[in-house]
Formats: sequence, structure tokens, C-alpha cells
Amino acid sequence: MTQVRVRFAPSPTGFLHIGGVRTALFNWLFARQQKGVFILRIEDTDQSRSTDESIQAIIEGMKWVGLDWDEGPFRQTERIDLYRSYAMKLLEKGAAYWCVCKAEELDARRKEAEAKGLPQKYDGRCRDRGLTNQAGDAALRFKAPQEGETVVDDLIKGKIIFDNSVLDDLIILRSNGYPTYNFSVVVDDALMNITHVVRGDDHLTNTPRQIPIFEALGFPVPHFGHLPMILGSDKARLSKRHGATSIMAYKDMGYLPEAMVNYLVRLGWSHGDQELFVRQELIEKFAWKNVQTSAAVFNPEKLLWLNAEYIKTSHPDQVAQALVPLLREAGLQDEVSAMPADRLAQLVVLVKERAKTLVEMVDWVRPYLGQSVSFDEEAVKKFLTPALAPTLSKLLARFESLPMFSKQEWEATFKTFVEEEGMKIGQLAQPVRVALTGRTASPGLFDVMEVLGRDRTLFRLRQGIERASV
RNA sequence: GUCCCCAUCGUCUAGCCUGGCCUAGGACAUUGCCCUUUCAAGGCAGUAACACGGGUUCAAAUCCCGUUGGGGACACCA
Repeated sequence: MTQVRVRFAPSPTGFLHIGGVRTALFNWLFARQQKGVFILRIEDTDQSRSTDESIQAIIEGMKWVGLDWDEGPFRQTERIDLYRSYAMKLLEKGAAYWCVCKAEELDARRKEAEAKGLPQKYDGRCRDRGLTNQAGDAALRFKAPQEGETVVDDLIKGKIIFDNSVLDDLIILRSNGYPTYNFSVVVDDALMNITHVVRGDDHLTNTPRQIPIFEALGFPVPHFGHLPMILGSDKARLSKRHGATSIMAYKDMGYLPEAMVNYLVRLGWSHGDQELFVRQELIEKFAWKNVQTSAAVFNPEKLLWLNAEYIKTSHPDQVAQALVPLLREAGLQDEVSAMPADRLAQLVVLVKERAKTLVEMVDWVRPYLGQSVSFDEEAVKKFLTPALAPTLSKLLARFESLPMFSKQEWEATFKTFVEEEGMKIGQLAQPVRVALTGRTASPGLFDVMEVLGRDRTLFRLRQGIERASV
């Protein structure tokens, strides 16, 4: 059995798209499972649209979701001579011919055909003219078979039959000497010994065009697999209109890469009823037969749930680490720098059930960073009332008499005090919460005190009493 | 227009290949209840789907054909 070799071949014409990440992910999972090779190849033969920033964005995105490649990144523009020489081989063999039709003429003819409702196909007028490229401005076309049929045995969709009469004589070398996509992919997939070409559904009709080129070049034809598309909520192809589609936008919004991967893999693949997978599990359980044949709607709410799930269950150190850059961005760099890593992990544990994203977590963590709190005025008005100041002072005295902080002891003390005062827990818990955190919503009161420590708890309680007294 | 792909709750999906175990399961969202010092989290319960029409069969979500609907491709883009 030959070694599996797969590739992810994006074109660098923008950021790394969510759909691209999913395609890359399926390829990567298959490669890892089969102990194969995963190749990153940049398809930049369209010079007018490709940018170096896009290449960087692709690499950055791949790294963020942890999809490492074994070979590459290769750039097609560095391999132009290769494509030219293979194109010339086809010309010599009589499997390609020069075409002097101008782009504008072709365009006009295509429009005319469209208007008449005819197939929009090259009419082959240069096919048998035996033209040479004297002027140097001809394009090279592949002589596509016109009879018989081309069969694609798709890994996902099964057997698909195309009638060769629909095949066009594709341009393989532009008049500027650069290869076109359908030719450079074939040459690269063949030369890189790709065994399985797995790409988006939108390439399905390219496959019968590419297979004859493999054959004409004398290369073995790889296996093909076509992944269904990802749609937006309106069932149209996912695009900017549907909101964030760049993978890095999700990093910025506070998503964990593992959650992203888990969500994307379940969009089109399943393993029974299982929803949560660790990466090793995905590698073991992945199978083409469980890949969905139909398109899937991207559901941001489920992604959000998954992210919350990962925030709750991931190791706190790991979450804390991912949180640091967001805290810095929020202007909390001094607080972050002053804090040992395990302190931040402790805060993560404190608030992780409440934050669905790291961005939300920044806000949840904020009250526990400094010595004093910043009060939410509404909360103060409602709970830190002058009437309550004496009670709070009595409570403060009670806590001050305890030389050491202990969650159990302080909680018991609080509850006894509430009882003595003839109050309900909630009546006093809310004011204390506001004094301690500045807000009406927080983790459990005694968990908060534990994280704050004895000194800061007492300090903030005193501050709260001051606020209540005015 | 031509060619190709697809069709189970609002959404992601299990089941389909190898018909009966399906009164169609799980998850997200949503609704109600419970827990509760707040907010969450958690627990329990509920609403909700086999696109339609024909076959084949004792029996069809599952196999076949058609219709409808959605998507994709038809470039000197990838």
C-alpha cells in the first residue's frame, strides 16, 4: 500500500476562510490517521489577485488551529517552468494546440451563446489549424476528449459519470505564458504524488476536466473526494454577508482553536451521536463514509456552545494562556504582568462557567484584578444603601475577628450573622457582592472571597461601607 | 440554458449501503420546572422532521423512477 499524500491548496486572494479550514482539516485528519503526508500548496498563478499578505494570513490561520503540514508551503509561481515544460510535452504529443482567439472575442461569443441558450463552450475553431506561436501571444489549449465518458469514483459522493461531449478545450497556458488553474493543479498533484485530492464541492465539475490531463501526461489518476459546501443561515454559500468568515476573526472574538476544530469537523462529519472530540479521537475515528453528502448551514450558536464547553473543560492553565493577549488588549497589561500564571488560572476556574468566549471572560475577570473595585452605579444605588451600612459594619467586624481566611469558616460566620440579624441570605449577600465585585452578578460569594483573599475582602468591604454611608 | 451534486426537527446530525428493532434517536436553539446568596453552570420535562408523487415489497426514512426545491460548475479566476 502506497503512503497517503494529501494537500490543502488555497489561493492567496484574501484571508483564510472557514470553509478552507474545514477542507484543510479533513485532509489533515486523513493524513494523520493514515500516517501519510499533508502538504500545503499556495495556488498563486493568478498574479493579479494573489498577495503576500494573504499567504501570511493562511499560514497564521493554519497554525492557530494547529494544522501542521509536512511539506511546503509550495508556491506555484516558483514552479512556472515546470508547468511550461509539461505543456510543451502535450503540444509535442498533439494533445494540445495553440489558439489565437482573443479573450474579447471569446467573451463576445460566449455572451452570444448564452443569449441563444446554447452551451457556453469553446467552439474549437483553432483545434485543427496546426498554428504555431510565432507572435508569442497565443494561448495553449488542451485537446479534451469529445467521445465516451469520464467516471469519477468520489470518496464521498460515490460514482459520478460525465459525458465527454460536455468537455471544453481548456486553456492550459495563458497568452502571457502562465498556466491556468486546471493545468497547474494536475501537474502539481501528479508531481507531488498526491494520492487523494480532497477539496470543496465547487470543484466537482473540474474533476472530469482534469482527469484527461492526468491521462494525457501519462500520470496515474489520484482518488478524488468532494466536500459539501458550508452555507449561511439563508442557505446561500457562506460569504462576508453572513458575518465573520475569516478564521482569525474567531480568534479575535475569543474562540478557542480546539472548539473551532470540533465545530468545523462536525459540520459535515459525524460519529454517531458524539459531539465532543479530542484531537486524537478525531484522528482515530475519522472516516470518509461518515462525511455528509449535503451542504451544511453554519450555526454560530452551536459554535458558541461548544466554545463554552471547551472553556469549562480545558485545562485552566491553557485557557489562562489564551486569555493573556486579550487582557493586554483590554488595557490590563499592568495587572497581567503583576500576576503569576497560576493566579490567572485560578481566576479562570472562578469564572469559566459564566464565560462563553474569552472576550466575555475578560470582563468576568476584571473585578478580581486590582486592589479596589469599580462600582456599577446602578448596583450601588440598589444595594449599598445607607440603611444597610450599620449591618455591613457589624459583618465587617465579625470577619475582622477571624485571623485567617477559610471558606467554610467565613461562610458559616456569614450565615450565622444573617440569622442573628433576622435577615434572609439574599438580603445581605447582594450588598456584599456589590461591595466585593462592584456588580450584582458574580461567582459564589465565598469563592470570590477566597480568590480575593482576607485582606482584599476586608478592604473592599470597608470601601463598600463607605459608599453605602454617603 | 446545459451539465453535475444534494434533500430527516429552525440548525448540525443518527438511522439509509445490508428494508422490519423507527411510536424516527442525539446535540444546539427555544419553552417550562427543579436546584440556588446573584449570574451562570447543572438536572428533569416539553414543542419540533423523513420535500412531494408514483412504483418494488407481506413491510420503505431506508431500494427504483419522476416532480419540486436548493446548491455548484460552465473564464486567458482558483
